[in-house]
Amino acid sequence: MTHKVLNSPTIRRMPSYLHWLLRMKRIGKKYVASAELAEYMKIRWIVVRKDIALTGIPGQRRVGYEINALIEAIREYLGWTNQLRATLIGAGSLGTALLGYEEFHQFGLCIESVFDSDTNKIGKIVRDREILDIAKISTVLKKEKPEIGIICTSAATAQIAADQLVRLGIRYIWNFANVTLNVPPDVIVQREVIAGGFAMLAVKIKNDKLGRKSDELEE
Amino acid sequence: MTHKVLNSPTIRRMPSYLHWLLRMKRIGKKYVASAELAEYMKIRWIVVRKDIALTGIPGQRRVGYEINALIEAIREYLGWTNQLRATLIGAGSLGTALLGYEEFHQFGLCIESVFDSDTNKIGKIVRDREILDIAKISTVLKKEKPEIGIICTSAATAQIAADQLVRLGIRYIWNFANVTLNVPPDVIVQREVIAGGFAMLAVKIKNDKLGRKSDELEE
DNA sequence: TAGATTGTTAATCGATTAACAATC
DNA sequence: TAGATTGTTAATCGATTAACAATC
Repeated sequence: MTHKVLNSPTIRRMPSYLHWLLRMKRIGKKYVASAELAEYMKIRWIVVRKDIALTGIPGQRRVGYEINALIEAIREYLGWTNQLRATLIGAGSLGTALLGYEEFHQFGLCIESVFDSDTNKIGKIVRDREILDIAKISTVLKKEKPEIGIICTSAATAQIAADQLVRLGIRYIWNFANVTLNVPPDVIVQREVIAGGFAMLAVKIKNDKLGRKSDELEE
Repeated sequence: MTHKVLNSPTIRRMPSYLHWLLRMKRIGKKYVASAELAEYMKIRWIVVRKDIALTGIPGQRRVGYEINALIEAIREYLGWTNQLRATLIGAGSLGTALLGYEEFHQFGLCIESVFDSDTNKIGKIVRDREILDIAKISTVLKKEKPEIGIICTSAATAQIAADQLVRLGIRYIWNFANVTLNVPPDVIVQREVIAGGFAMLAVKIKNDKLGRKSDELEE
């Protein structure tokens, strides 16, 4: 057990850089300076430069980094050069939100199919995709098995969904359900914990309030 | 600019510990060992112990940690002892998903009101709450101003929403929109970047594929 | 007692920050 | 040239890991 937890902040920042770069490319810009990315991200420019250095592409002194080259380098770094195909389990509000996330397409993620167990939902269309019956998942996906399974079910049914995905031979799971999944050791799970973000905010708030209190004392 | 980015993994793990502890408490358990939490979280037990040590509560050798005490200590650590009141801007699928997140209540987050600008949505009920007209936000919130504003609008309108919140005097923002918000320096923003999680997964996949390739070579 | 579990201290690792060099 | 920007190296900081002590 006890997987090594890789939590590199650099990796998490990359999509935000990419977002800005794609925007700049769209308006016809050719070069970007690290200070500009830093300003956008509200982080120090040295952080940006260190991150970019990891992608291996050089900049031009006094000019900055070539946007096209940087976009490609980041895509390479993240393994986003080839399209990654995914299936979504759970067409609730969170699943629907993910389907509507347009940038995924540019990021190399293609959500090809959507499954749910709710008979009220099966057959309906969300974001231009028909919700399919989870009971039929193995027949539907047999021909063209996606690499990634995205779990947006309730916590109660997430493990069942994971078992189904694993049985189909899907080895990469992006888990938004609020549970730790039990999977074979060769299956890779990326878990999103929404409450983790709230914990971060709460601690910032706590520190802010303490800081203000001590400010008052100093006055 | 250039806020110090606090990204303590410990803070992000705390809600997951809490989740397990609350579950154990519900089934009547009194003590928990660090190895048990580690097993649940799929991390090393030493990490759990170090995290718990930060909360300041001692365990009992050979027994573990008292669940009630640990729950309180974690709540204290995260500043979740008092209820934090919030308003939600944007009743799309992501906003709806957040409203349905039941654990928030236990975590001290109370989403009191929901606003949207879409006339098709205003007046409708989502998750037992009426969607209010964003144009009326200042009158509605005047009496009882929440501390936190949660932004779940499109990227295009998130800045407008943030400006409105700031004008109302709300200084803590939880931003799910895919933009960097410009706010006065005394306003604290916690931004969630969904694509960041996908970047993590993609890098894990990339490494996994490389590893398998090298396995093949070794054979 | 032996074994299970927490507690403590030191070592390691990785990310951030600082300082200064290089050069277009 | 002077200034803007990247490049490089070292220092610092914080999180993880390891090793062993303490004790119920």
